[in-house]
Amino acid sequence: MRTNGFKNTLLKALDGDIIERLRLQPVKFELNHEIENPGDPIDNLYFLEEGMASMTTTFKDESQVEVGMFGYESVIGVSALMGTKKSLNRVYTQIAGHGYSCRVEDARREFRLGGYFQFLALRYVQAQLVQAMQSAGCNAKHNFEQRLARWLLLCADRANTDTFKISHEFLADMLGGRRPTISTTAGILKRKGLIEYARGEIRILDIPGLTKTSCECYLIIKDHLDNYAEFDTAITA
Amino acid sequence: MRTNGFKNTLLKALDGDIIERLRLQPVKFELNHEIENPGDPIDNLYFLEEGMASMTTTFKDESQVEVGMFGYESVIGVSALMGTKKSLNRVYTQIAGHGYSCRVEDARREFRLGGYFQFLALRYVQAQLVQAMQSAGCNAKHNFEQRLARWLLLCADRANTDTFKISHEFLADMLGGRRPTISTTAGILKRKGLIEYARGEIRILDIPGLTKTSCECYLIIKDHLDNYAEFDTAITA
DNA sequence: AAATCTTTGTACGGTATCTGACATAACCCG
DNA sequence: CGGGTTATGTCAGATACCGTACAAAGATTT
Repeated sequence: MRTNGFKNTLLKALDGDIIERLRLQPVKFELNHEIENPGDPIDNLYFLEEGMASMTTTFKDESQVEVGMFGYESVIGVSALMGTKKSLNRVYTQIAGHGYSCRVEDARREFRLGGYFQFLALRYVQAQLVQAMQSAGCNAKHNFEQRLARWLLLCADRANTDTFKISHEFLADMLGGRRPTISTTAGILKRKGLIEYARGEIRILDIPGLTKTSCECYLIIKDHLDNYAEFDTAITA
Repeated sequence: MRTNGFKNTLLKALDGDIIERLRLQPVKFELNHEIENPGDPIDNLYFLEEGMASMTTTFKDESQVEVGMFGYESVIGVSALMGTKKSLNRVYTQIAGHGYSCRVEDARREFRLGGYFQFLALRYVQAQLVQAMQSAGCNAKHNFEQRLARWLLLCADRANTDTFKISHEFLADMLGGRRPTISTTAGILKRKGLIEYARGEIRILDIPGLTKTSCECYLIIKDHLDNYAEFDTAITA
């Protein structure tokens, strides 16, 4: 296993010459930093190394719901490689962190070469598609306890930590529910000893327990986000 | 506007030499024909010309929910171009029709050329992603009346008809609800004069009315599925 | 230390949807 | 024509979640 020091799933898998051509710039992501906003031109791709960002869709009544989560496995703005010029959804930092930016022209040039970068970028888009589809089904069929457990686990995985700062208010937005509903649901998970929290600081205590409480959607999404860069799940050239 | 006789959005936009290289075969799709099944290798792509197919995700309790809809704009199996070898979800015909099949090797070869076929295929994947994300949000926030209206409109658009055969039982599966709930909700739309139906035969009577009853998600998804092949929304090379 | 803001707990009536059951009517088949 | 199947209508009790409101406690500012 070759290693080049990157934590980002995609960057980690790339050779030095490709990395060089991408002309990456280190970036810090503050809490609540808006990475993309609907209508804005996409000028940069971002490869997260640490932290977590959410993509949300905003409805006419101002309410929003999460439709995608980004962590160390992510490439934010890949849709620019799919022929999209302008951002369609809001993307913003939920857990501060850092990563790398890449000019979209550099990424497009590398993508057009049709090599390993293209291969991985497409695999990642596919993983994002699975995430969105599974979420669509999940949101239609599973209750808040299952979905909250799923969200907390995915978040912990993406951010690679068992403790993070998210208020019930934010969680309600992510899951498309009301704050009091989240408070009661989180209270249930707390009483079961699966998590603990206070004033926005959440700690996951029992991952296997939470996984059992959550629906199958967690493992399906996790599997795709964790393994999209693996050879055995892919067409080996 | 050049025209080559195809009704499929993607095929319609391709030049004769590309069409030739894809070595298309005409295919008929019977009602309830299983086009893909989870775990099956993807051997062919399918370009629908008429009819409608649904992609569903099946949960552990055997229930299923629709996560994608395919009509004359569709390429079924594009994920094979994204590096996926095996089908992840069930895809089956809801409205009988016909189209063209294409061996996956031929499609991959053409895709690797990096020309207009690749461009359109990627644009279509992006449209599918938008559909899945918007559905995820919609399923979390909107009620059955809105979502049923959305589904009926999208279905009518995909299949290019205002009359089609779908039972309440099937609709319940698509939307992730129960059959009696659909019956009451459909009854409301009927009493409002927006649709009429009997024993699985549904007819849409008032598209603007249904659109108003539905949520904004309908037009967002429709817009992307209708226009992914347009130049102005894309990066023009 | 007081005032203010943020976060969480909780309660309560209202609504949407579930669950399961039963009835009816249309259609299909022999 | 009669019996079985499929599609729909409907109902009633249970549950999940909404919508709103208010209180309490920790954090932050003055």
